[in-house]
Amino acid sequence: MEEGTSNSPSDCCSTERDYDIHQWDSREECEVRQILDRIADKWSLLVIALLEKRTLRFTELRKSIDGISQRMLTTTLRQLERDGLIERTVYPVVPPRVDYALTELGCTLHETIKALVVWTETNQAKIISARRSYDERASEKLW
Amino acid sequence: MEEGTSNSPSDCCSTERDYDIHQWDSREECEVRQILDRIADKWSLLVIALLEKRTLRFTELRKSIDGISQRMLTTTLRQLERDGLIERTVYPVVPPRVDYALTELGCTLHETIKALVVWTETNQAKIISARRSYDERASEKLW
DNA sequence: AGCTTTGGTTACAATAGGGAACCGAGGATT
DNA sequence: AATCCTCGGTTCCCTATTGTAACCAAAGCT
Repeated sequence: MEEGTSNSPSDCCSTERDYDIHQWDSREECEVRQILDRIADKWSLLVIALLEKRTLRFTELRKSIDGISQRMLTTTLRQLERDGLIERTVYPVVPPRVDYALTELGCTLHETIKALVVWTETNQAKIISARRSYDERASEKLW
Repeated sequence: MEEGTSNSPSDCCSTERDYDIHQWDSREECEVRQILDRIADKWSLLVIALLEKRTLRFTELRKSIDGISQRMLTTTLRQLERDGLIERTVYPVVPPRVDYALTELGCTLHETIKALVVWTETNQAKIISARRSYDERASEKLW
């Protein structure tokens, strides 16, 4: 028996468009969840953001995303290709040359990713100070 | 010696705002990368999206996000709290009651997250068909 | 007295990710 | 002509993150 689950809604947000929340219920059935999982991967985000500028080769991507391993870059690129977000072009030359470019679908996704990155850049100071004060409060309580 | 890295830029995208890409170079130094990593976590996204509707209790969140473990929900909520995106309110009653709500900062983030979710819902059919054709092509080549 | 409920924590198993070495094909170097 | 180099991977192995399950406290209900 639930004693009052209908609490005061957070009043700083306006619920403009009512996109389905209960859709995320089932892990296997919900395709939106699956696709979000892929997009919400840190490497995918970076790759898409980089490819918006121009077509890049494998090694160019690897240099631009410091910290990514060759294996993870390969995996990420394959997944993005499978999802139709990027296009892989192989030139049968030696040494091999492989170009990666955003597809049209990938470009539309990039628009929203860009918003995310811009948000992060805009609000990073707030987040950093929030972390600092949280850590301070935590260490006070510990005492 | 690079033989022509200045390729034809992907012409389906317009480079409106020139947000820095080389910032992502160094893993430790770049705070934007760190913050993006947190946001681009699948559980965080879902929690923020759910909390936009209204304040929720721990168990309500757990029920809404099918597949999340109690441990991961706790971890995710703590991280979001530390980043100043959600607010945790404990009522000293028995059984315990803990409410989670988006902060104002969290609400601004939600705007862009919503765009991402809407994009996913809009384009899921395209992605699913892209995956299907990719898998078909892959199995052909395997033969 | 014992079971239930909420919101966790802890210990342990599974899985995903990172590091480094290797590979293949041909062109350049010695 | 044997070796080295480049690019774009793949493979193996080990660590780090995630998931699973069990446990906990504290009061209420039966």
